[in-house]
Amino acid sequence: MTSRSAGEGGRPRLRADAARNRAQILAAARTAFRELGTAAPLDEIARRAGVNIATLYRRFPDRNALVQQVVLDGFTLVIEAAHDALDVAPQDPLAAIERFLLRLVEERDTLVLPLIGGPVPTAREAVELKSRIAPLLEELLAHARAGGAIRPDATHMDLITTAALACRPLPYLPEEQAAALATRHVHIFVDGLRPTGARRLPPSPTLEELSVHLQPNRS
Amino acid sequence: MTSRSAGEGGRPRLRADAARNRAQILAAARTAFRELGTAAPLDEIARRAGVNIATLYRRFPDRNALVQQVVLDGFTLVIEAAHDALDVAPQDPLAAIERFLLRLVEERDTLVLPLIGGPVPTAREAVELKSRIAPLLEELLAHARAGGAIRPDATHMDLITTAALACRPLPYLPEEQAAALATRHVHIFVDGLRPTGARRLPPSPTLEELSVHLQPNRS
Amino acid sequence: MTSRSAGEGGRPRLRADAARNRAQILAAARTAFRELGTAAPLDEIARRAGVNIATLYRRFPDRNALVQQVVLDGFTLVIEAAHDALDVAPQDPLAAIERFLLRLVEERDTLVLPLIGGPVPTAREAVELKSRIAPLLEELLAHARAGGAIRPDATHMDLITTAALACRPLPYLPEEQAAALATRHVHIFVDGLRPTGARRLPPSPTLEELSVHLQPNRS
Amino acid sequence: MTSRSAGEGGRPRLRADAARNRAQILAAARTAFRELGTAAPLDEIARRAGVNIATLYRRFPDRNALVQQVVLDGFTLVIEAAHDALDVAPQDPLAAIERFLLRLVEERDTLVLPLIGGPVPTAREAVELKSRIAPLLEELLAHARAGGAIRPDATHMDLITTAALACRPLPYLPEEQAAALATRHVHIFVDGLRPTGARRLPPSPTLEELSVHLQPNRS
DNA sequence: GATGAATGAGTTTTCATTCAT
DNA sequence: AATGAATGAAAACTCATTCAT
Repeated sequence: MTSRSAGEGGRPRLRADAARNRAQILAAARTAFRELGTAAPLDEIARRAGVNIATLYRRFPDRNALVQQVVLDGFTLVIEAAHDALDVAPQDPLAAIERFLLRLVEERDTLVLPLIGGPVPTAREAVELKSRIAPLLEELLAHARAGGAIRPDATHMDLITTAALACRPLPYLPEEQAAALATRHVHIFVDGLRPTGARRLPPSPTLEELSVHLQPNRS
Repeated sequence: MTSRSAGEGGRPRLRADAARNRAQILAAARTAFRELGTAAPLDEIARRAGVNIATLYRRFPDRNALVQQVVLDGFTLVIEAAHDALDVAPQDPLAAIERFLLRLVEERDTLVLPLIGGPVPTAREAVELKSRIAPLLEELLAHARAGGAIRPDATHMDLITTAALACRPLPYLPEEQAAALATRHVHIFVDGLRPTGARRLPPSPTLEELSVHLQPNRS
Repeated sequence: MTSRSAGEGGRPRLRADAARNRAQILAAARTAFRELGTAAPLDEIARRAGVNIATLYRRFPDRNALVQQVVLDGFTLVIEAAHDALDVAPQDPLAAIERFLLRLVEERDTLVLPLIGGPVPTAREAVELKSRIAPLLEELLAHARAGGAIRPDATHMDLITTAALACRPLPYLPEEQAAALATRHVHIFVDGLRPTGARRLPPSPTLEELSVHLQPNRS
Repeated sequence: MTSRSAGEGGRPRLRADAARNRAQILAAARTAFRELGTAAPLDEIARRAGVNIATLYRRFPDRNALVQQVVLDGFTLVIEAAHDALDVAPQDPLAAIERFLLRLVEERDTLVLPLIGGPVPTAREAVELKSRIAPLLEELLAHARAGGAIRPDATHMDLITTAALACRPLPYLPEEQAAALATRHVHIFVDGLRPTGARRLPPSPTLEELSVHLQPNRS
């Protein structure tokens, strides 16, 4: 998930052990964020990763750097899943949508932080990735609409919402059971996307229209 | 939500000012839990409630006592919503189910901690309330199944999962927008519950079968 | 121990229940001081006494008032024991000394705070009582010296030291066993007081010469 | 007192500065425990040691760890003193006993927590050390009994009791004066150990027979 | 006279962060 | 590049004290 190719990102290639440490830190961070939220103690993350806290700081200068990388890895996954779905969309567009959602549910431990309602991406790379998501999903929906496989009022936001909700960690439930429940939920939801007999939906904002708070809201 | 009648619970009735403080603490805790998770600083909760931290400790001897009361209030709400839905189930059982889910989305600020995947209820009272939920929801589904208004393979777990997911806080999103998205999501989901053309669902555990961890899982 | 006669002390006689509370508070304080030191939490003392903390404050305006009363009760006991010993001193002066020491060991739960090395008495009453102790003990020793029953270099300070040490609480030992060990210790010590074959003692200060610190020493 | 040799204890050798801090913390703890009891504020101990409170916590994860090390250092001292005394026991066994007791009185600031009646040793190392004490003292007494230098009914418990009592801190008395009084007390006690004219002692438990409470007793 | 309640000021404990090795 | 160590600052929790009932 965390591409570390030297040329592109501009960061120097890491020594092998350093790269391993970095990957372990990110894995530990994802687990910790899922269980304890993004405020999870950094030394706890270091401990789970089996590295010293100072090593974590060397790789990620502050908590936000770590959070942003997790966000970015999540976006990368979503885009990959969307591309995969698009590949099969021509054959069965509704199945493609379901495939997209279930792929995310399967890899929900990478999607710890929700697409919406999660930390706002600030890293240039993450912002760029995020902006690609809505068009991809609209493309996916276009296939389905064209074939009349889907109710016309469903939007990319509904897919994003569903991905965000179905992948939310349920910290006190074993991963396996949480995934099973989320899978059933997605099944029913996708059935609800079919056009037959569907009731009118209330209006939906687009991803861009969503106002996001830089701080968790204090409503 | 938090009924403090003297006779039943066994706790002595609180003085009026103390009862007010207690309610404010719980309200502040719900908000803080939604924004920051159940690890939210207790002194922040006290500050929001406008009481001294020691007052919070007098009412709730530790963080878990507070969490448990929030859990319990959530269960109480779910049961109320289920009863309300049952009242209208004879007329339109599918509408009753939607009414149940939307009522919870509306009062999502009381349902901060999810029915499943949230802190395990340990207080006797909470355990008892929780055990009443599944039967009520099955009763609700029975109405719908009897009228053929619903696919036969949907279970109370699907309603619980949906309630849990649709009410999860999306901390960086304004409440209003989060509620709008959740509402759309519930609409589509409920449409997916209709029997026509529904595909087979994978098997579902019951609420009782769910294994829960006393600690957030370390999968 | 705590005489509450109205006339003498100047304090108004207490209502019966108040007097009972006062006695319970003092008993609880002695136990708590023995186990936890004089810094024992006042609300813990109140709890053990079965009264509300505010009731404790009504009787004893601050911690020192409580400590001073315990000190005073200790002095009262020492004086009583000395008088008792003097009564039998003419017959067997060494036995009288031993009787004095063993009486204190027996009532060590009243002598929680040591004669020396304990909180400095500040209440007028306590200061006055304390000043009576050395003369009484010297009188006791005089009997013994006169009969040649005791080494001539032993002083009242040796008795006070022994009383102080032998009554020190040993918090992790059951009272009974602590008393048994202290009793043996006193036996041997008193045997050491006999004149035959005794070696020279290093010089001793008098009770008055002892410099005491108002704060526990920071040597 | 606190030997930190790497090989034996199993703990990795500390960096030089860390070892210095550790020693200062222990010294400060002993002083504080003597003056304020084992409930002395840990931040006060850190302040006296000249280190940050978090440094104290890094070395000693909780109060008990600190208490246990002080207990252990006390046992180490007692064993050293007993060995020293055994060295000279053949020449003058009674003098050797006195030397043992006076050595402890001299180093009473290391023996802050009493051998008996103090916190129960739980650390494996401390338990082991403690079990060596009684045999050493019996050996010491054996010399004296063999030479008829001592009453036959005195046991190792009497030495332990005396060491425990004579070293108890007398917080409101300057160290020097407390030591002077304790020294005299030991003198007389040792004279009481001589066989001539000694009266019968009441029975004594052994160190092993002593029942100890894991909590300070609530008699 | 007694108590439930509240609070300000500690004390304990944890955490983020930096530094020296 | 990695780690042991240290620390300031925050958060958890306790305690002494006062007030209103």
